[in-house]
Amino acid sequence: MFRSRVLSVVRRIPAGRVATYGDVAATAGNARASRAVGNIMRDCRSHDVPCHRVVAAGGRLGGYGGNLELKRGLLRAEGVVVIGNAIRDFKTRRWVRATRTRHGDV
DNA sequence: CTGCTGACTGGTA
DNA sequence: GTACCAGCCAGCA
Repeated sequence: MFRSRVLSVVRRIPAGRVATYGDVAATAGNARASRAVGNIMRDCRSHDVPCHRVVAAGGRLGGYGGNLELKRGLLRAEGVVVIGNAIRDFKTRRWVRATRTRHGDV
């Protein structure tokens, strides 16, 4: 199920790092399912999945069920510099699947 | 099966 | 920079 796969991907996002819905969708199997991913995230209230580490493209926070400030706080707490509704150095903060990166992703 | 929804994305104005 | 539009996808009624 796409949903389970998405949750797995999000779960693999290391703290202090963020991934876009598109990246998650791509890792899940469909790079175009970014929208569906967001839809799934909406239903993901489990703390097993750091949905707050999932952001929109361009480094924008995206949304968080209305508690966007909470998402911002969590990200900042993990070391992510958030400015307004965007992430500072997003390109360097962006996490991309570490399926085969046993070198340690920076 | 058809239609609607939405934490998306990229493009255009 | 912001605002609007069209495309694309999974989930649900």
